Amino acid sequence: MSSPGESLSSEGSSPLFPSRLGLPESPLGDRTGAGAGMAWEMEDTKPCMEALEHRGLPGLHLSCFDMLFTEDSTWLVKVTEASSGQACPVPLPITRTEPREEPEQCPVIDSQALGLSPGLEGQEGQEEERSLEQVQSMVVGEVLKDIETACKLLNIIPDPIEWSSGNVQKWLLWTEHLYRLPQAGKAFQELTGKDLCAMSEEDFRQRSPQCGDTLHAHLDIWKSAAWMKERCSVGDSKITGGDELWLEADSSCSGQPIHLWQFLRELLLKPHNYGRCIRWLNKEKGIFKIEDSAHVARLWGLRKNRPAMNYDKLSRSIRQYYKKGIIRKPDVSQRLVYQFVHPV
DNA sequence: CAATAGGATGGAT
DNA sequence: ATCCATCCTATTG
Repeated sequence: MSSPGESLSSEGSSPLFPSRLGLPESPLGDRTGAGAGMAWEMEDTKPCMEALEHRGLPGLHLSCFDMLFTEDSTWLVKVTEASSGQACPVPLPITRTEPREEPEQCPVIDSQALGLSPGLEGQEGQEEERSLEQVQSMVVGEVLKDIETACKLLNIIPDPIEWSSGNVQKWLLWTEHLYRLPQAGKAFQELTGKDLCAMSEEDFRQRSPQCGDTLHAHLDIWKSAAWMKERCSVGDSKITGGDELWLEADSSCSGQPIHLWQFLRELLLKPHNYGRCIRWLNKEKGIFKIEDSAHVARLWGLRKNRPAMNYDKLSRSIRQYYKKGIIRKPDVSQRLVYQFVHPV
């Protein structure tokens, strides 16, 4: 009942996402610098890494740091080819983008990593070829998986060409947020996905000299993924590796606004992507811990288009679940630890 | 100081 | 009416 001008501070001023989305809360240093303390998110990638090392791929080097330190997005794997000119025949429009200032901050799929259905030229059956394929499909799988994750989070569809201008903005904010790019959303206002897809790298750079090339490269990845998806579904129904993930990817388009508890479940289902900020302590009992409250709140804000979201507000919403019997505090109450009343 | 608990209010659906 | 988002006060470790 008090005055309507209560909260000039937090919201009233910014109609769109404010310019502080990926800013101060989580210091970049703790991610780029520290080489330890990534225990749980290793789970998914570790086997792959081991496999690679066992085979001792001569020409391929997978930079696991690029993979593991990119926060929510583990899909930006840098694959460098050091060996002979045995280029693999991949017709993808993936462009190479050199990281400018912070090599480890700007992970991009480098080289022909996204190749699917390699020509298999020469049935040499070389071990090397085989490993190359494995790596490629692994990378493709990661890319698809994480695009799917982003789509669910942002509630957009994977194919950029179908995006509305609102979708484009979401994608831009998301990408900027993930890679700590300078804000460039304004430069692409009113553009639809179709417009965006029609733009050259040069066009991108013109609109955003700072990060246009990076954004263009990322869009290329999305375009390629959509192209692959279509190609796979149109052609024979051969399903490989990561493609299965696409087939079950359409569950999010149900229209109903997502509930907070559902959202938390989604994050918990993807420890590979979000294990750093939220994880199970006891999956059977539904006990989970929010490891990075600010980060989880930011993700929730992204999902709901509430740029001013923070943990204070998010936790208030969680507390509303106490009465409803959806979430509660575990028997031994711990900081940032909650429990689903009805574990799956 | 950050987390926790819960009341009040207003907005969206 | 439900589900938050926001704001706030008080308490706690």
